[in-house]
Amino acid sequence: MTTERAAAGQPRRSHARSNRVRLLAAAREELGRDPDASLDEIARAAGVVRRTLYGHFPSREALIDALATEAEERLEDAFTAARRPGAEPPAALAGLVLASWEVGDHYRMLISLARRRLGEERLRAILAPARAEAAAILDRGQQDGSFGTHLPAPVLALATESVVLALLESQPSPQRSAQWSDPTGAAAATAVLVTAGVAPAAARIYVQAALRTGR
Amino acid sequence: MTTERAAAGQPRRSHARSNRVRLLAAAREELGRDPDASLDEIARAAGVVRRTLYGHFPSREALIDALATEAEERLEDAFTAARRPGAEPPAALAGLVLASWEVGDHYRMLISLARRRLGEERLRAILAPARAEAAAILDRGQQDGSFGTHLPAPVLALATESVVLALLESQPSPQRSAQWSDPTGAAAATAVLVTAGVAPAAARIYVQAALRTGR
DNA sequence: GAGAACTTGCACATCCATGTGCAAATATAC
DNA sequence: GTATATTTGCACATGGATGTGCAAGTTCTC
Repeated sequence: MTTERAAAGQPRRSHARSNRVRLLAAAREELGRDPDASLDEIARAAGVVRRTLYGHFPSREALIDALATEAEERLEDAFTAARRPGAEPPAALAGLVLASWEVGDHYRMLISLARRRLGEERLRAILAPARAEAAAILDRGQQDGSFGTHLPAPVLALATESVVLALLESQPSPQRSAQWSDPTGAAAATAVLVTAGVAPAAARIYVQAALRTGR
Repeated sequence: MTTERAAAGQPRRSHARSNRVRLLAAAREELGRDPDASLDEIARAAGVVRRTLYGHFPSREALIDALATEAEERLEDAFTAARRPGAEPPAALAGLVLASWEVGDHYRMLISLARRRLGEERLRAILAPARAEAAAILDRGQQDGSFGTHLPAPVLALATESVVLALLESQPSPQRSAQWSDPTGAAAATAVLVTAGVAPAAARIYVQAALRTGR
């Protein structure tokens, strides 16, 4: 505590570094369970005293911000890895969903946090590029006839995003027992294509192809 | 305050009755803006002092509960009015969405409240009949071939519900300026049918028909 | 193994929301 | 018009969460 170097991104001692990671993980976990979880609960879940948390993150807001930054980076990584410039719109959209699935699952609690006062725009900013990219693909697909025009492209992007989020939230977790599960995101991707107006049978084929290309 | 009759459902003086209504309306409004809005903010928004709110609702929980009860009744009313036992599944589903649209718009803030500790199951209980009814229709439609089988019926119900909710939230409100609007819910109903696997063109026709039947 | 980084365990101050009590003022129903 | 339901404006108690200070451990790093 005397030398508050820990507040920066990189603590020097290894144990401190791992504590920082565990705090962030615990924050994801606890805030996912309850968006109003106290810092005490989070610290405790990380196997650390509350006072220690303040050594790493000066405030609750700073903690959440660090979480958001983490999610931002992962999402960006996943996207650039999945980007296929020349692909047909349905294939591109399927790839996008598949790529987002894992990281989205990891950080889904941020969505409920986003409804809060603090960080609303911040979180919106994180999702914005994703939605923009989806909207662009959807727009392209509406023009070449592969998607339906029952909704304007930006609204359609909203709808598909919500489907992904809803299916994410229905996934089994430590708290919620499993009714069904979709580890690869294939079902989610199919559902998104269908929502965009692709016939279910065709959608399934696109997703299968994207799955093969992906890994 | 001496005679706490106001805590019951029906205050005796007319002014008190209208205050109760205004408190509930303000609660909808303020909690929609911020799920953590304090009772003070709500009372103030209703043009009343905090102490008065306690005359009508003994606790924050009681207030939210009253709100939930209100929503429950309206939703139930809308549903029974829209129920068409013999209808084809797509027509039935379209009717369901159309019927839910208005009341859903009115009480959409309850959704974010539902993510909270208090009232989670309560709100889930309110939505449950709606989702169950949708799931039944979806199941029926999957069996007669009018819907896709890309997702199991209960999961599909989840997906369609999320689409409705997302489109609801994208509607213009006092806080959010309009990008598009769907006053009748026709676009939402169409989107739901498409999500269920109906081709966009066919979906539009079903919704038009349902709209005509509805009113 | 010595010094620094980090953790711990208190204690403490602060802020904010909730819920209650009471006396005085107001408005309504009859 | 008068009894009374209701509102108001305090004041106060409580509880919980946040954030800080400090002294004494631990443990990593070099």
